[in-house]
Amino acid sequence: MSITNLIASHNERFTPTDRRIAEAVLEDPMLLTFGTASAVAERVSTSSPSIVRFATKLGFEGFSELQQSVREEISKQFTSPSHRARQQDESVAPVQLKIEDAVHAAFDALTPECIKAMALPIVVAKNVWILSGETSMAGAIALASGLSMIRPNVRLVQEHSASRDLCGALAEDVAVVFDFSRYRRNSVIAARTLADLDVPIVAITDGPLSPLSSLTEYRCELDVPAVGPFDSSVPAVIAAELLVSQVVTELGDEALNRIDRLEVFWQATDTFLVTSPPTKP
Amino acid sequence: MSITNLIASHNERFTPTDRRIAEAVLEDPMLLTFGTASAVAERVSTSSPSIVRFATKLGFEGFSELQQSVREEISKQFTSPSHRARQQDESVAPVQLKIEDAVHAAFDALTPECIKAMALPIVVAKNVWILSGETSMAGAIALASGLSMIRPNVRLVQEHSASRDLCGALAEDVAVVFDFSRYRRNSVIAARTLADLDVPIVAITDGPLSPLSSLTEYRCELDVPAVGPFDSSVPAVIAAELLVSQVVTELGDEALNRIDRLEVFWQATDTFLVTSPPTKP
DNA sequence: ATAGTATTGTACCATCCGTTACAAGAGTAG
DNA sequence: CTACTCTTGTAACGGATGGTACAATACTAT
Repeated sequence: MSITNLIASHNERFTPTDRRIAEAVLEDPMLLTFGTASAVAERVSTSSPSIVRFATKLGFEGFSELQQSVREEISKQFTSPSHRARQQDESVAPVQLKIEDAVHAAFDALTPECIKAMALPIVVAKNVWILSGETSMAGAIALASGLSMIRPNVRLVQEHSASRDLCGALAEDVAVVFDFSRYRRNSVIAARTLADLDVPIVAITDGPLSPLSSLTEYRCELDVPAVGPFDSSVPAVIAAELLVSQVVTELGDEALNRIDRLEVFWQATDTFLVTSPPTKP
Repeated sequence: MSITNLIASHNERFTPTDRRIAEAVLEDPMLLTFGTASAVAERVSTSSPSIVRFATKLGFEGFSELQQSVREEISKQFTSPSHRARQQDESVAPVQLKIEDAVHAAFDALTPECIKAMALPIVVAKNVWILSGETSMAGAIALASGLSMIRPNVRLVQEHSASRDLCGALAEDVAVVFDFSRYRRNSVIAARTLADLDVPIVAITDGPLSPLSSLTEYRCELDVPAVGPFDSSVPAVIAAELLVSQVVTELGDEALNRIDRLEVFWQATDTFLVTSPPTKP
């Protein structure tokens, strides 16, 4: 059993110090492999006995035995051919390259100006309506989730209730539409209808040929790579997150206050499990 | 200069014992890396001072310094580039770099073995229940969307109806849980309850310290970068998409048939706007 | 408020390590 | 054979390490 799994299986019996030790050890495995117990202790600002106790809690006789276990683990990885294979084997990763390329391309397309332009109508809108096709649903969710934390009146429009929801949309609002390549009829028609009603449209889509592109100048054009038989929604998610980030910047205190109030609710309703202490020094 | 080269360049000034030491050290590098001077001495049937002299002859101050040199050599090979980048780049890196780093790190973590291991219970499961926290919702959506196209009985569990949905979960099913850093109480407790009911758990989370990690060995550990005030869901989405891709591979024709039937429905209901020519060869 | 528990740090000890000083031995030239 | 050098092992030392006992502290529940 690897040291990582071992830590995972014991992490519920950890004291706060144990947790700090675990974090440090996982972050820098060499510390445990080569260092002394005192060195680990100093790294996490605690005493060596705590390190020893940590080791015993993991089922070892003491620190030495834990260290030996880690060393054996490393030894095996080092003598086995799989490590060397992983080291220099860039061939079995076409998907990785495609996605990383797409991510890079997305940032090329999402220039600060582009993001600012798209953020503008969202900042001033009374209501934000978010529409999405299938492959870009993850992006829509990311946007809806992020935006609704920093401003009111953000609605993710579900397909089955689109008309009911959207019939209230006005020119002071904004509609953010995600859709790619095989454009979903519903999304596009809804967007077109909204545009006809003078509702500003922000389009996250895939090129000038998209039916969404003709509806608005607030848009970005992304390439979507294929992962297996389906299209990746990673670029859409990135666009959504950058957009949220920009809107936060422009809303300023208004957004921050809302986050604060949200935090109060989270605390009051005990939404989160453990508020682990921030690891920043 | 590597230790091998160092030995080669000094091999003319070696005494017979030095030569034996050199042979042993080259044959089993771990001996020098982890062992003590006495251990090396015993291995070559000599005394520890000879080991020290060997080290000094190589230009080091003593055995300790030689060993440290070897350890540093190993450390460099072992620390992944993304990890190293993170190590020395704790400043306010631009969002692009942070996300690109995170994407790279995600692929480091999501090894083929890891993906295969996580896909396995999903392939054989009767029902797939997908749970998620807030920041990882986009990943959950991506998974739910992708999986439901290639196999039946995939349900995204909404928070307000979690208990109602999950009370039907059985040991033949699988629960895929997304959650990160500030773990949502609901998700974690639901996952724990399912685990107690012997429902296999697949966890997409952020490290061995996650409360989800102790529930299952089918899991991956991702780093989530911050974008503005919130955490990015890009790594979670990548994990979801790779997972879908792997399940497609393992289901084989079963998945492809379902995609075909889905396509028939799409055609019949005129779901898409322009039937652009399919890009599949 | 208080008793009890859990957690963490301090002080100390036995051990082992690397190093060094020194002596014993091997080989060699005269 | 002798004197010299080179090589190697033994013995001892200073230092640092991991481990343990114990006390102080924080926290919890009654």
